[in-house]
Amino acid sequence: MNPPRDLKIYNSLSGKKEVFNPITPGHVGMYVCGPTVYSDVHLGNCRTFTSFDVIYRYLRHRGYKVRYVRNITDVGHLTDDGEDRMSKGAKVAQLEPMEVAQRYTVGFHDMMRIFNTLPPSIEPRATGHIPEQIAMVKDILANGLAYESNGSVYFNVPKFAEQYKDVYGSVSGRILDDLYNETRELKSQEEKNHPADFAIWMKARPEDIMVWESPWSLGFPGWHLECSAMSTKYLGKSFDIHGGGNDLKFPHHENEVAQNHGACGCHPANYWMHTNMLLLNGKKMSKSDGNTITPVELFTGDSPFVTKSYSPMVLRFFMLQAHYRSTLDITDEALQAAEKGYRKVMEFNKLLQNMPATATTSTSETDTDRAILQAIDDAFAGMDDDFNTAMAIAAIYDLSGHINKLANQQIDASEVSAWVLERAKTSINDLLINVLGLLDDTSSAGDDGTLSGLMDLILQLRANARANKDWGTSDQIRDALNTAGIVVKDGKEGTTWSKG
RNA sequence: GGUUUCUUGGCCGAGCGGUUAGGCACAGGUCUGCAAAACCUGCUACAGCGGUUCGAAUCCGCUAGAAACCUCCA
Repeated sequence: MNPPRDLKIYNSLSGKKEVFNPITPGHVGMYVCGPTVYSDVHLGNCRTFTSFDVIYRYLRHRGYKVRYVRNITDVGHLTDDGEDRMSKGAKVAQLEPMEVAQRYTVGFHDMMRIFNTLPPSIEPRATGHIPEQIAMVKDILANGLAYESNGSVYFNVPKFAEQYKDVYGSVSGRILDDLYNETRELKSQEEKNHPADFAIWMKARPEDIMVWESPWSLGFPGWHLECSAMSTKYLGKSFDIHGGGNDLKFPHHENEVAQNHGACGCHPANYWMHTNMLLLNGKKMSKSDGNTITPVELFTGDSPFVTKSYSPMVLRFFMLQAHYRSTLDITDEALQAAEKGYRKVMEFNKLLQNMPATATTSTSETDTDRAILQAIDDAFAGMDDDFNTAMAIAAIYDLSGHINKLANQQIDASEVSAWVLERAKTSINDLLINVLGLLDDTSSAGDDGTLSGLMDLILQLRANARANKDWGTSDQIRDALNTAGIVVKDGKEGTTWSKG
């Protein structure tokens, strides 16, 4: 087995990589901020949730029992004009708010499945946890860290910062003095004592339609409260990992921490993980200025930003070639490179898995054995180092060279010991399929055998033609298959084929 | 305006003080009936200018670009 090695995680709280130690040995509680279901899933969401999917999968690979909670936000986010985001969508489409939420929740789940992400252990909805949120507002009020103003309740940031030194700002690195000096004109400040204060309960206006009864007013919970309430409910007051996109650091996560402290006096999560943005043309995607591309547009190729279509697994591979904490720029050229790399890796794995055991049963290691074992170890060392999937993939390429040489008989079978080959098979399959979550969409996977049966026949006919040096027929078959999207590869051991 | 981060070869992208990451593209070669695939070889970069150090892509400072956040955002 792999040598015992610490798992290191970059913690936004310290700004450093730290050795991961869960609160309860063997168990991990992880909360990730989920999507707001008021429109179709954004590609950036897909990157974030793919990143956390790999993190979730790798924690499980390391033997942890993980409770992965990812919420669905279906209420509580304000739009620029102060309207509730869900109700705004509802009015535009002439639908019930919950109908809007339902539609986009289903769409979100479909997309997550397309990207082969595992479902979380619990997926709580904000609207399903209004009592919990009201209870939390009560706790914060009881602790004197919030105040009621005209039916709304605001979190008292300056008082909190005074009471809990060095807490406010610990997630985002923001300094409260800077917030005091905020020059920007903020809206609806009249009810707040201080610009940095934020609503934890909002009194409804007549036009709001998603409203609940509370001790303070008929209204709805504040923007950040749901995550505090739901993480506490399902993972406890203090848990291991809290994740989300980089753009949620401030104010969302900062306020979340403040609320948890304010309610129970304890710190919510030990490790805060933030994924970086997906860029298009070097900039964050934005619907308003047209700098955006949807997952579906990538799958169909129907976008001015790409010259062709890209499969979901190519997208997933593309994302995993970069580290989750780095920005990743989508360009057509980069996607094409990723597509070729992805196919190469998938072909390599297929070759590896189908490789017969070598006859070399000696326990001594050859140079090639050592190189293979080193590559496997490098791959997992990368994963242990803050989930460095780019490093893991690079190590897989290293390994593929040795295996391909073996398959081509460019090195002798005696160079690779049977046990080493066996370990390569299980390790790489585990890494590729279970940890990185890459499915092989280039093969006949899912085919009922019809295609492979046909291909066996066609390639047999072609082999006959070639035996007779009938190159015309041979090439005709090859070209026709190529047109149909099937690549024929003549190797020493016979002919193989693949889609794509 | 404030806060933070980033700038790596034709392109994408690792790197966290001392070993040419890796992929794509390109060029040459091996193999092949010819291709493709695979394999081998070549392309050896770290925005600029200083500083610290025996040694810096990596640490510090300045300059120039860029991005994110400060407002719903993954």
